[in-house]
Amino acid sequence: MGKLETNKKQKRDSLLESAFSLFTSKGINKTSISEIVEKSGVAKGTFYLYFKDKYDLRNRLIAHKASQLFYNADAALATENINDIYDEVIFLADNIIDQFNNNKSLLLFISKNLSWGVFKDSLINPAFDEDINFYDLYQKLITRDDCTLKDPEIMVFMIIELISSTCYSSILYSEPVDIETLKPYLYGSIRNIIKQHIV
Amino acid sequence: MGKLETNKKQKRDSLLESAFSLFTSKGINKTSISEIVEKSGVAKGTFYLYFKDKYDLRNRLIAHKASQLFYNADAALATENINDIYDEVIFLADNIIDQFNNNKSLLLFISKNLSWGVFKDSLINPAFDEDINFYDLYQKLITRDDCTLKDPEIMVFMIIELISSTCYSSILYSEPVDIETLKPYLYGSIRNIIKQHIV
Amino acid sequence: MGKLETNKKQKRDSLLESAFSLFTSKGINKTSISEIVEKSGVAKGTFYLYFKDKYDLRNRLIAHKASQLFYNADAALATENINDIYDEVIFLADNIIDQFNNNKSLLLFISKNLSWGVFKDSLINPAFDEDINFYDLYQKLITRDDCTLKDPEIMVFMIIELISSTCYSSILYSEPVDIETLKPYLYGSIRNIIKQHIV
Amino acid sequence: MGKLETNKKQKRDSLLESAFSLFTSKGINKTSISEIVEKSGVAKGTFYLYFKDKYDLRNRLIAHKASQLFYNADAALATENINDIYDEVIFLADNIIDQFNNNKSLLLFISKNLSWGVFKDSLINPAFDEDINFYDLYQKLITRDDCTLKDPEIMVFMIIELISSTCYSSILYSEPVDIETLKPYLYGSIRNIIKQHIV
DNA sequence: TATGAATGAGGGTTCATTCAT
DNA sequence: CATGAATGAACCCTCATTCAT
Repeated sequence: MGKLETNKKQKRDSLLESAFSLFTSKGINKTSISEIVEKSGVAKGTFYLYFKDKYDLRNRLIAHKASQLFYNADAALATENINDIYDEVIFLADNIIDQFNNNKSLLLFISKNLSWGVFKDSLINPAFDEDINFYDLYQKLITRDDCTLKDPEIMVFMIIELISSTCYSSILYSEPVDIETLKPYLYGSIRNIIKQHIV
Repeated sequence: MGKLETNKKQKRDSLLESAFSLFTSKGINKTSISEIVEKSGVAKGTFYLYFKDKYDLRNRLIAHKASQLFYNADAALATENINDIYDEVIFLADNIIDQFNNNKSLLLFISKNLSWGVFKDSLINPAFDEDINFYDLYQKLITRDDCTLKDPEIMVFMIIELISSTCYSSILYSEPVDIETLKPYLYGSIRNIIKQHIV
Repeated sequence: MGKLETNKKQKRDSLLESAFSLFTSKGINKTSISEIVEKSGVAKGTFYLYFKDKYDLRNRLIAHKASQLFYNADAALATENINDIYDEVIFLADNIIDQFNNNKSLLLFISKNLSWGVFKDSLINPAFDEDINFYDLYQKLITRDDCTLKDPEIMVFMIIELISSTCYSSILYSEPVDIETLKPYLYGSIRNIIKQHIV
Repeated sequence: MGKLETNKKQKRDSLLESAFSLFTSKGINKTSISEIVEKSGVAKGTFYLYFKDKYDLRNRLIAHKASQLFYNADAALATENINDIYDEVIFLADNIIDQFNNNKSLLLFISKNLSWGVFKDSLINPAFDEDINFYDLYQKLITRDDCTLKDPEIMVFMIIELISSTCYSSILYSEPVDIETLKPYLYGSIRNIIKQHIV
């Protein structure tokens, strides 16, 4: 990679990180482009060389962060020797919940912005070259030797929505209970959801 | 109620309905107070006689609309002769989903804004005098003769989050499937969640 | 007229005059709204209470200034005892040329912006309440007792275009000759144009 | 001409043609240098190797296009056997009007920008090496064997201003009438203008 | 109470110009 | 000669809020 291209990537990443920091601390709508570029140390016009507007940046950021989230969970799963679908899903869920717990601004950002449509898009169409195509991971999870899944997409959909919506309240505000208290019930529900889809 | 007070209530309600219409059609952030007052046919200064700012109006609106939602569901339940907790919850869920299905802008508005914290607040502290205190309904639901519930608040929490997050995608975008296809799985999951909490 | 309305008219007129001054001294495109409001001593937002944008202001200004121009010429004609069409038209032309000669920024502004379409519009649809509808003047000029005119609109069109385009160069830059030198030829041409249209 | 110089000329001509196309379709002020270079397929910095700024380009373009206009008309006249000054001028006028009629963006561009001062400059000082010095054509036209002209420059001035201002409205907007309807009157007026200058 | 003209800070965006490559 | 990423001043316009009526 040439010097110029490295420089460009640095600028873009700097804008992304500055924006993420501001979006999570004061919200997207209250964050101005002036603030983003100031925090990044680039000129205002430079912003428009990399992003169409604030919402373009946000969409790319969601996809980017969601991509990282699943990449980390999948990488951790690969180091374990788990083959049972229940244990696999719970492992991934637990890993992702831990990531959220350790990075509350990430949770704040993802929960408020990630819809199922955006999720599918971001996993299949990487936001940046360095992001990974997650279609394979998804296929591997639902195409199984040990059992046959009925409507696997509905299953994944329900699990993801349940996790992201309950974690938001539980991790960020301990409402109605903190995440450790919630986990047994949450994982119980997840196991029940999976059970519904095994033929 | 005197003529003057009726007039005041009309103005306030007009502002609420205009705002709801604009919020759901173009989003809160893109809706200006100018537009709200213009649609309401009142002067700009009048807005500030009733609400502190746009977000004050929004919060009252969420509580108001959520209150109506549960009021309708509870009223419908009262006409039925159901005593089993599973059937009661499913009946309420189904009624609320139908209300969402018939009023997509309500769904759009509630889902994007209703968190567990706001939910509890809005049911217990009515936004307006005419709204009903739902604490009693809630107590009636979880304090039962026929069974004992363990951690009932967690149960209600999980059910509400699961419904509101899955309905958003399914009803508004038919993603990953339309609501009728989703219902059997959703209601199955709700029954399993309840089962976890019955001692 | 109430105090408030007087105040509003003052603000609008102030903006018009400030804009006219700036438009004629440095051109419309190089004049910013910031400059106009600064010169007027009103706030930036106030501009948008009276005009849609800079070009809306310009169009109203053209119509307004053209209206004044013809109003003056017609008023002067009324004090004379002229009935011959040749003498009438030459009198009006001469009066208008004198106005241009005494107010070069008016000439600069009108010539660069007044097309036949705008002319007709501005005379028939006044820009402001106080402007006069000139349709009657126009009718009076072309509907005559003493002669019948063939295609009178073409005649007026050619005379106006000839005057406005030649005056621009002659009065402002004395190119190819100054206006006094040009006048005999110009009026000769105007008389010839009229002659063509008399049946 | 070396290969390098040919390449340079191609770049410059490409910029000129792109600019002309953009100027006539969306106006000079709304056309940015970015758009010109993008349409030309050259880099932004390259623009400044050929022109000082947008207005430098425009001025050269006016002179260039006006030069072509008169060159074409004169070339056509040379193929005819006309010696009478009336017929010569009308022939040139008619040819130029036809060029305008067939190339409305040319008319739009020339009319809005061509003043008598620019006209004289552009005919006498060619914008580009390949443009022709029209001083000779002008001299040939006004220095005649068959008659003596009084103030020939005023004559040419009035004719050119009359044609360019009336054609603008008539050809582009058919206001007040289309060009074919206007022609008899226009040519009649031109003949009368000439007649005034013949001693 | 109710009005709506006025405010002016601050938003997003554009763009001519530069200069290291 | 040619490039195009970077700049940052300056643009237009919006809008929540105030206050004299």
